[in-house]
Amino acid sequence: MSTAGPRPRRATIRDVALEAGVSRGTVSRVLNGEPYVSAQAREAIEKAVARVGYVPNSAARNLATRRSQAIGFIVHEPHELFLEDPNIGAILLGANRVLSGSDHQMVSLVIDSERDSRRVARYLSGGFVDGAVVVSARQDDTLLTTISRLGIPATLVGRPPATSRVPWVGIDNKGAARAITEHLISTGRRRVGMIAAALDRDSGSDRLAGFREALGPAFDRRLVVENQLYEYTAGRTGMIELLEREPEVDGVFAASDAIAAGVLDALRAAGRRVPEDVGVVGFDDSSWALRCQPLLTTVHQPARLLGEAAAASVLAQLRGTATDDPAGGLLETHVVVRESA
Amino acid sequence: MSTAGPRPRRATIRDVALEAGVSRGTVSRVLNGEPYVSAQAREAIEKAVARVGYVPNSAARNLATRRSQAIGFIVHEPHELFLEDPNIGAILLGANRVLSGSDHQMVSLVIDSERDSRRVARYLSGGFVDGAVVVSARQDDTLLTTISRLGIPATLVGRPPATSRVPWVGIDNKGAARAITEHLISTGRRRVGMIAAALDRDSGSDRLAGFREALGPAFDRRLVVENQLYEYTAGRTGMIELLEREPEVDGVFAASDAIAAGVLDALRAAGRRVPEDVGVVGFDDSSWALRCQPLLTTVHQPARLLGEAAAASVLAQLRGTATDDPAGGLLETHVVVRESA
DNA sequence: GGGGTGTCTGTGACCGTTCACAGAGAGACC
DNA sequence: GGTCTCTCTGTGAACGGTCACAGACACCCC
Repeated sequence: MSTAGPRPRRATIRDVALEAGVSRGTVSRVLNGEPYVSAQAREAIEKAVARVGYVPNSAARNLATRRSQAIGFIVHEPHELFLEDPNIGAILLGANRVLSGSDHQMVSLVIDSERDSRRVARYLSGGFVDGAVVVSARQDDTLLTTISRLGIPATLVGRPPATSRVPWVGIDNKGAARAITEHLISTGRRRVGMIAAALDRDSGSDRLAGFREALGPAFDRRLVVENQLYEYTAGRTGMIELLEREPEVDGVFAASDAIAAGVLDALRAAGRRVPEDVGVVGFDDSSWALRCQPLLTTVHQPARLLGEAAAASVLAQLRGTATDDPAGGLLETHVVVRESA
Repeated sequence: MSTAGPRPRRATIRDVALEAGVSRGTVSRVLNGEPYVSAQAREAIEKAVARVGYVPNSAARNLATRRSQAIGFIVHEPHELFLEDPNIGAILLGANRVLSGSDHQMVSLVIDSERDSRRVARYLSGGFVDGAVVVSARQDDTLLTTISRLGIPATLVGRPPATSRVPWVGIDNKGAARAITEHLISTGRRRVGMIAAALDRDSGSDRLAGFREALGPAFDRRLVVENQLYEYTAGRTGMIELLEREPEVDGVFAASDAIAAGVLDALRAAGRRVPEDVGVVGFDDSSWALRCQPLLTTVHQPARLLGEAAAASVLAQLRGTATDDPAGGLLETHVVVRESA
């Protein structure tokens, strides 16, 4: 039985005041870095804080200020993908970095079912978070309407539906997809296909649009295999399907690196050499790209920066210093040429 | 400027009491499921809660009860690995499941530097968490002494140093390593090596010990390549090193699936066929195992269950219902035979 | 000297819960 | 009918901060 005895009572702001010979109010002012405190009082309080080992009680502060000092990090993906997709992880780390730097706690909320969706909505309306970063919202997401109804400061990662006025950060998926496809074509490929995914989201549909634009009249709908998710197995089965539809295919644009990894394995199993027989390009430049054999040519997406930008945007909204430009955060991408095309 | 106007005041316990025609105390009792409330009052209150849309204010509750309703999930690994290692992710999901089921918020704390270590220690002593799940603590971790000094209920994932009295859950790494090595030998391998890792942790050193035990007198220290971390690149470079030391090697035990994936790629690059020329086995049965070509023979480790068991153990300590058996949670593993050996 | 302005400090009320205590009523038992 | 127990309810005082307000003091200017 290690029921940890009666924990020692922690020092409060009153103890500090007593120790420093001032009032609670003055201590509070020092703690919050407010002006109008004499240097003498400030010094005495700082010493007292150290002496009594004072640590602020966040519950009390949150109660008094009616804030939670927490920001929700909402991911609308299956739990499994949350782990498998290094992109989401990188966005999370970036956001966490900015938030912990400004004394906010990040709370991750994964939506994987209708039930989760309600749970998160309740969480948001319960005032447990002061704001939210939303990753990979669907085009028709009810979450977005919930958020704007509650008036919770939020920033999306990825472009929201045109009707929405929620701020967002993102990349130019269409332009980047066009660029990488053009690179693929420039290596002399004639029959180019695509393993697409997540067409219900801006990233998925924009990447397909960019692919289509790059090919122009040569575009052939038959050579596009569609999938639900950006995942390895989708790449594997998708490539098998594509080879069946068009055995002559000599170039493939995979909508993500994870998909590309699956494509490479399927091609190897089918006895095709990469890049000699078939050129393959991906999207993300995540850790998958360097795990592949051959190393993957792909689009570099600054996932960590996206997370940082999104978090910074939420904080700016909280402080009321947000600019009015919702797309202020369109970050740069570039093609990274390695071995696979 | 979307500074979100004055948010509507949320309903409090007083509003519910007024609406139901009872006192605050009675409402509080119903909310906390206490006995000694008449069926009539209970019903009236439940209806009132729904009518006014009441959601409890956790800050106020935490202040009054002097609890935080939060459990720390402490990972002592580099940020990068936190993402790359599907095992940690699975443990996290398991823990999160149990915790959110009992109304606790999970707070992830990643320790990646000395500075982080201090930050986490401050966080723990600040009363921000009621308990902690600690993953992959090092044998000499100062965190463990901090925790036992503060008397915070905690449970480790993985066996702690013998001197520690902290409860833990884990698997029999040594026995499992011996079993998978024996399987490898049973496929007729003569020169068997190991790519080891994380020898400063129980999991790493126990897996090496099990390997050694299985080989008996045939054990050859030269055929063990040591690494810092359980990661893909360690497998790749480690295998290259092993082939240099012993070109005749025909069996490899990789200390994790991620390492095994690196081993497979290095072998492919060296022109060796798996399993014909070399048999390869891993450890974890994580998502890596199914991504490999050929599919990996490995030890199934119930990572998700470990997370659940650890979280449950912390909750039991909080409720004071913990059993006194610190190793009550030794979970089962088994060998999964696929294609690589 | 009177009035204004700017700096600094203390006090009481409040944030929304829980908890201990007191007390009301009902029934059981002698 | 008195006492005892059991069930149920209301009340006031915390919990540990923040915030608005009032007031003290110093200084400057007319």
